[in-house]
Amino acid sequence: MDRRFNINPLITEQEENDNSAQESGPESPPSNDMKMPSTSSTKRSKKAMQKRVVTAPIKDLEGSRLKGENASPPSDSWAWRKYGQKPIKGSPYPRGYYRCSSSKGCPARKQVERSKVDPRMLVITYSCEHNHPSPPPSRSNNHHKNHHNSSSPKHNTSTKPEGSTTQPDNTEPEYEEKFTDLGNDGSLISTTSDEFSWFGEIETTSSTILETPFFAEGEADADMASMFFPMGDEDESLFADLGELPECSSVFRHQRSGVGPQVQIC
DNA sequence: CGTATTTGACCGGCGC
DNA sequence: GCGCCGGTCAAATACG
Repeated sequence: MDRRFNINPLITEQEENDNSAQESGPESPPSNDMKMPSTSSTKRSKKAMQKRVVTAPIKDLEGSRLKGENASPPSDSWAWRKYGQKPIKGSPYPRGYYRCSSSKGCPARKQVERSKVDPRMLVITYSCEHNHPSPPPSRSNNHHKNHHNSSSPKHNTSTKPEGSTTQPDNTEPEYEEKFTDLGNDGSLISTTSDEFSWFGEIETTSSTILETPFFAEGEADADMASMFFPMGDEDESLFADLGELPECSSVFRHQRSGVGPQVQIC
């Protein structure tokens, strides 16, 4: 059960390299540790920070801890620890702040919030890159996760890597491989891949997927596109921010229509 | 017992 | 200069 790249297929991955030029991606992390907060954190967060926005269809996995407003982000290969949650002005849903717990000094962070356009959609914003190459099975995360895997109700809520590899942020060959595979088969839905294993969970938990054309069978590509790229106010803003998504943007598309899952990673 | 999650408070940046 | 908003930390609580 490794969850490799858990980015949902229908994900809209975008990279926001605001000032990527100034800092070298992974170096931007200030991460002195995690103390000295506002000072460095705020600065970098607003200024130089590269972000990747990913939208994933999810339903609030009614984890035990979830209060109903919390949406459980699709687990990626990394271990994330929630360190905060805040209601966002334009959104009826709160935004969760996660920090990579796979590695001690990993500056990687991600924000998870529900799309106001589509409450079933989760908008995940990745910031910073991981310091470590791959999610090490160390740290407490794995410790816990390994045991329960997807059995733990409470932990399901958070993104846990059950021993996986691949980082959502980074360019891992595996991504391509995986997606490519899916594309070849054309059975994105049947994805037996680990990275999509969470789909099954969702399916079992909710019918979100079924509702999505994407999972339905992939007949309405255009439709799907609309769903995945609704371009709602929020999305628009997001994209607007991104401006003209450079080449760094990754977009997943349905392959049935011939487009095939496209993953562009920088 | 240890670790993760939750919630409130604090800090800094930005806009008006 | 003031107010608002977003982001992060820290303490407390819950769960495994």
